[in-house]
Amino acid sequence: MSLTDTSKSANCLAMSDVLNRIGDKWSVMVVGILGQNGTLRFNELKRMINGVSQRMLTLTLRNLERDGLVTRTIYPEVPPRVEYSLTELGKTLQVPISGLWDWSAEHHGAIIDARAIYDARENATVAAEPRKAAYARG
Amino acid sequence: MSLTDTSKSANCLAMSDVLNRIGDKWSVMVVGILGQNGTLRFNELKRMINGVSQRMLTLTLRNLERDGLVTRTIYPEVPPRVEYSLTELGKTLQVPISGLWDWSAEHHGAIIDARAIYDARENATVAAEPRKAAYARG
DNA sequence: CAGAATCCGATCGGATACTG
DNA sequence: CAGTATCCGATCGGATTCTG
Repeated sequence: MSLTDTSKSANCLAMSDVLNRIGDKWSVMVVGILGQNGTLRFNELKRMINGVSQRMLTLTLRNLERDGLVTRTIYPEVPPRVEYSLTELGKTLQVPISGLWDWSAEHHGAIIDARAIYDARENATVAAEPRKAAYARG
Repeated sequence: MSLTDTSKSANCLAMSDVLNRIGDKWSVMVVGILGQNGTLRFNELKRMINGVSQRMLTLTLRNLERDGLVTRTIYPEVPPRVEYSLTELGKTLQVPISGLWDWSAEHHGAIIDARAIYDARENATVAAEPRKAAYARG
């Protein structure tokens, strides 16, 4: 099944459900990082994922576990040790995620540039024609 | 540059920025749909993307335009006609998005199944050991 | 260490009404 | 048709505190 399949646009209701998880920033991060490193502990993940709070990492991992993408292994030691890794399903997801990741690395600069140009034009327009900003942030 | 590149994990700050746009459900939808259909008008997009509100579609399109991924062409007619299509940059993004899309179509069922199993186990545990739900939704 | 629980401001996003 | 503007409830998500 490819994107040219016209049934896909009708089927985008199902896609929508998947995107609610996949389309989440932290989920993509976790799958990407786990895909690279194999198995990691909670705080290892936390350190590797820039800016994630403990709360969000916990929630993200629970959701990924629930969706069958990540396994959670608890070692009954003290201090506790919990290890996370991708399931087989998660590994298949890691492929398209990796594609997205590579795209980001390659084209991030272009996006930054485009934003600068857009904003410059925007400001110029506003200066010439001082109306209220359209749908301003929010 | 591939995912095995260790500089990537350090570089995930930049990735994070891109994911703020890409990792958005509606953005992925719009790029996917425009990638399939070439050029579409506002209300055509709205009809094809299930569940999007007018407001969110407008905001999504503005952000994609700002990031240089989508072009917006206004035809000064009455009634107004505005057409959207992918830029060259947007077309390159359409490739990984398509990968994600295909993955969703293929594995959505597996995720649904995993959720059912997880929830069943969850409920059983709660029934046997009636404690407060952990981090319940939110 | 790996969370859980709670508080609470910030943002999201749908519904609605209006316009060129 | 293709938006814009505003209201406002719902959700997100960081900060903080507490625990086995």
